[in-house]
Amino acid sequence: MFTIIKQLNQARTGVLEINNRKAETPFFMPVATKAVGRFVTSEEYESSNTKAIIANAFFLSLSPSLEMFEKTNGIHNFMNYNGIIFNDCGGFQMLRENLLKETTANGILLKNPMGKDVFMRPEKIMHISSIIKPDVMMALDCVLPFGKTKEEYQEALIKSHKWSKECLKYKTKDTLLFGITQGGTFKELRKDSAKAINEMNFDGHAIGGLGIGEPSEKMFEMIEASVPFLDNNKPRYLMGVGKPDQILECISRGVDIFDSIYPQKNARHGMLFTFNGILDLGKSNYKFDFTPIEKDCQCLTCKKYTKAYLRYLLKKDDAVGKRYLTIHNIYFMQEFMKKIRESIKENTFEEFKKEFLEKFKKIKE
RNA sequence: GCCCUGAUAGUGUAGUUCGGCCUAUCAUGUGGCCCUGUCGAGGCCACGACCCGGGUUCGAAUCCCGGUCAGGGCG
Repeated sequence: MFTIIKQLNQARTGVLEINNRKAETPFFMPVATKAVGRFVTSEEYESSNTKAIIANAFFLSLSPSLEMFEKTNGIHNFMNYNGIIFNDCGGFQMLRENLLKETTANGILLKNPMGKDVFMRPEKIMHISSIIKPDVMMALDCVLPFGKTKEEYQEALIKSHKWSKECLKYKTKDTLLFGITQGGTFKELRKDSAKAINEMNFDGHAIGGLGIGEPSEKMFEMIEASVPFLDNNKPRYLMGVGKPDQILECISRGVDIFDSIYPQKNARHGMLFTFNGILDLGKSNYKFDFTPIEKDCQCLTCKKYTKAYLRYLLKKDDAVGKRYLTIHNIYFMQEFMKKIRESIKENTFEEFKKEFLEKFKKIKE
């Protein structure tokens, strides 16, 4: 299931294998909340070397119904994507003020933008999971925004741990179940949570509730407070983090898996990632720049289109432009992760990290 | 030559009827900041204009006169 191939200090590279699907770690998962990436197809995910994506149980359960997953025997066939599919539990939607109605001891009441409110509780999300049949299901957690008091995080932890334990009761054979640690921005709570979740014997461990507005340094501290208590032989997943510089820092602190909408959302808004820095395609000096976003990039976008054309599409606010820009950033992320894995294998991770961080700032010209 | 119509940021415009709520609207543009387990094809900030001259008035983008320019009509 999870095999570590090589470890350099805390950074490691390995393989996550489930249901005959494989992904080398560390890997980055683009998001496909509703069984589709915004503006990109399953095929484009596959052709950009994306070996894993993450969907969302809450949104998938809404409308029209779960029947389509029953009829196709699961999400892979339904969306015709054959990589690993994670399924998020809906806990993160607690952060959306317009979705959260209330939290009780037993679960979360979420507003359904299209109908009746939905009460997300462990048994329910596990039932949804048994129909969607992802490769990895995330246990239900209780997420609070950044900036709450220690007491509030503590209280949320009790719920998180209770719900996590309950999810384990409904675990199915073909789906791995990952538990999510919480604890806000308090080291002691992070440690308590990591210990508690680790003891429950999940297939993998996630660190949640980060990347929601706290300073990067705080995030790193929280990871350092959690990782020592999470079984070294199980995959560690930092939920929601997608800034390349943060990913590097977190890998060197022992994280294996990431997901985020960040590269996709930024792409749509004209911020393109390259190995020389972040390029802001909205700037007027690209108006007549008939070269690709990144010279040696092998993505569909860079092979076929120029900055001038893509900028034009961006300014037109055209969906086709958003699609091509998204494809580039996804491809970049996969290349980035590949280089990281290679550098760990070749003992050059620290050098790669240093060199990358020096270059990875906004391109000014 | 005469008559009519119009002139507001780089661009396109709102406001002009009936002067004051205009330190002038909106969009776009340009520049900056932001986006982290996606309800949302996004958010915030800055820059930037009343064609020129005179008059009436407490007060003019707005009314009057002259000029310039543009479009249309008549010779």
